[in-house]
Amino acid sequence: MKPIRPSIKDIAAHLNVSVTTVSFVLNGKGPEMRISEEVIQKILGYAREINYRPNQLAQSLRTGKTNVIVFMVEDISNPFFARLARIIEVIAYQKGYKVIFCSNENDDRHTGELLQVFRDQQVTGYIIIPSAGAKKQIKALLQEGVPVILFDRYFPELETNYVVIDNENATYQATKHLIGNGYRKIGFVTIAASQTQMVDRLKGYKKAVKEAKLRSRVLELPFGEDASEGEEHMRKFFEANPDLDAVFFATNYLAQQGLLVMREHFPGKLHAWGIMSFDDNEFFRIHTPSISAVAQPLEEIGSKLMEIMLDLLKNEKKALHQVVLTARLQERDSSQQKDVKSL
Amino acid sequence: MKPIRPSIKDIAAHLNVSVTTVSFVLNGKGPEMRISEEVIQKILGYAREINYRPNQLAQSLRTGKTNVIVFMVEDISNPFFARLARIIEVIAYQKGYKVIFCSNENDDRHTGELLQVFRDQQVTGYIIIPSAGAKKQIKALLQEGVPVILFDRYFPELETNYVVIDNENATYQATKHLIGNGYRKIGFVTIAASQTQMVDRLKGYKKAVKEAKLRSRVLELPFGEDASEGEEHMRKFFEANPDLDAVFFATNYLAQQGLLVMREHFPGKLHAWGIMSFDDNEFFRIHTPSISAVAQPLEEIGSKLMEIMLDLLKNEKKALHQVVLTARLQERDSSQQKDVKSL
DNA sequence: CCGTATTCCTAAATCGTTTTAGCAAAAAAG
DNA sequence: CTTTTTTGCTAAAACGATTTAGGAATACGG
Repeated sequence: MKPIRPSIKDIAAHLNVSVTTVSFVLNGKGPEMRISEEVIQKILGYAREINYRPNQLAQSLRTGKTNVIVFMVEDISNPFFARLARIIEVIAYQKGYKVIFCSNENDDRHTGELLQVFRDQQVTGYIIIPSAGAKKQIKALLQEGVPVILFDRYFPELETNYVVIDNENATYQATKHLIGNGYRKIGFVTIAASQTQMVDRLKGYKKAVKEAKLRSRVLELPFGEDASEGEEHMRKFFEANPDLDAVFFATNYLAQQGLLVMREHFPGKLHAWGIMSFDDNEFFRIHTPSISAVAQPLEEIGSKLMEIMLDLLKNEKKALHQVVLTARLQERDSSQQKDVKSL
Repeated sequence: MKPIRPSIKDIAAHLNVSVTTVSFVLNGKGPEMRISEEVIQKILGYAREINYRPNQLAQSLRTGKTNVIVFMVEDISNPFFARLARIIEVIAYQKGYKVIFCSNENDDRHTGELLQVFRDQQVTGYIIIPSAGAKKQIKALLQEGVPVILFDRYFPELETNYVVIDNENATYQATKHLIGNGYRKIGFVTIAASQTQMVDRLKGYKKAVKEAKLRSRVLELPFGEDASEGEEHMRKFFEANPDLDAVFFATNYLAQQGLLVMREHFPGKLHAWGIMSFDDNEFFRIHTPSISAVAQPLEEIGSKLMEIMLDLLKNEKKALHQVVLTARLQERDSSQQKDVKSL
């Protein structure tokens, strides 16, 4: 019925050589082990002929390496992560690695549980967006000597590899862009989190606002709220600050919620306000007005992550890679000249 | 340095029993194998004490079961698939399965390559959106006796498990909804594909249009076009059909492209036309006007898929599961009364 | 012609499980 | 008191690879 896959043993038997020899040859150690060219060719030829492919389970069991990379994000259905996942996937498969995606829901316990599972799996490498309190778990992982790369955010106190973007500068520039276009009362909607990326974004906003001698107006949503609660908070915030003329959302889902609130409760402001979001999104182009955004360089992040991962996997002695990429400001309708817009 | 994980052998040694006994007990076969209650408790107790967890590689090598489920879609970064992935992920992890996601780009060769890789991995089950010409590969997979579930579309000639939605009826109803609201010149934008879901959607539209004695106006984009080509085609189509008063996009990315085209080239029509999309999207709510859509029951699809998968995995003798779910029409601004809107 | 190198290859252990076949002791049956 | 059955457990093979340690045959040096 099901065609039994040939094993190294079958090759050995068929060619009257030992399993050892076959293994050496197939792993390219033929010359090193002084297997004669003749035998090498014989083995390679036959292996190709019967389309031999090693049983990776057996290999992994023996070597302890599974060639599985875990890609852990907050929520794989978030378009930002999903697109990144796609990029990672392509590179990984090319290089012969498999990727397991998973969502930690930005929850420490969940992160821990997942990591536990993967440790049992003897996963080869980890690319992780850590939840706020996952420092301990990450530390434990590091101590095992497995390749770990954090991204989007990191723990400054931990000596880890990471790939992040220059959040502070990006928000700073984007805020300046709003200011430069005539907006003066710029609100900043973020979530109360101590994670580097959020802290830095807030910093960038505050810096720009302060430099321009404007008042900072920040709404910090409690961490872990659901969408409707967030929307309610935003509604109140907008209501309590009727003089706002622009708003900066610190993440794409905040922008999503915010736009909905504006649409439903403040339809007039949708076109009057300057709007800026962190993380670009295909729909920001389509929206009317189209929404300006700080666009993270997804391709670059993805390929950098994999480049580092491959390096860590290849080299026994592991270098420390800490990469900060710069984001690009995607200007669209919503952040253009205030005067023009309010016409 | 790294704490060696305890194996079944360690347990055996420590308790002065054989590996066999330990294995039996840990697999719940203690009673069946007449291991005394005393020994059973001793083993279970000690296993818990040292937090023993089996090496899954070894287990898989021995049993041939990897507990890995492949979830193959066109493009994991498509929000529809990404959200589904999230749902599948949750259920699978709960049940002790791992999920590998991958994108076949709706390309047969790519599908084949991926399946090849996974076959080598001895993946336990497959949930697949098959590319158009993947019938052969799917057939091969079926013949191996591995659990396979298709979804979103299927091959009628193949005796497979599948979960799909009633595409024809959904489009039919949605088109009728547009007609009921006063639209008479309804365009249908789809891609030229022979895959069941697209064929059925077109059928539903045609049926509704015919019943209402309206003219059918269909734009079939060539398969495999990129976004900008598609947009160009749509622009021409809209231009060539200036009398259109509504448009139905057969997938979410077509709607996305179409909205962009309308926004850039026919801004007036954005509010005048009736607009309907297949596959709902968070942003359709936010868009102005908000976009009506046929919403696929994601939760239901996801849990149905996993329910079937778990059944296939559990029962040796496999039943055939062919499930057709119904989609829900999400009415929004863009499909409301024509008269009201054109005010 | 003996000892040492070199060449080419292999036996066997190992990774951590599962599972088949069976053994020794105790209990039951005769 | 023997035979059979049952109880309670285990030895060892297997899954399919990698890797260590070493062996036989030939070549070489003196």
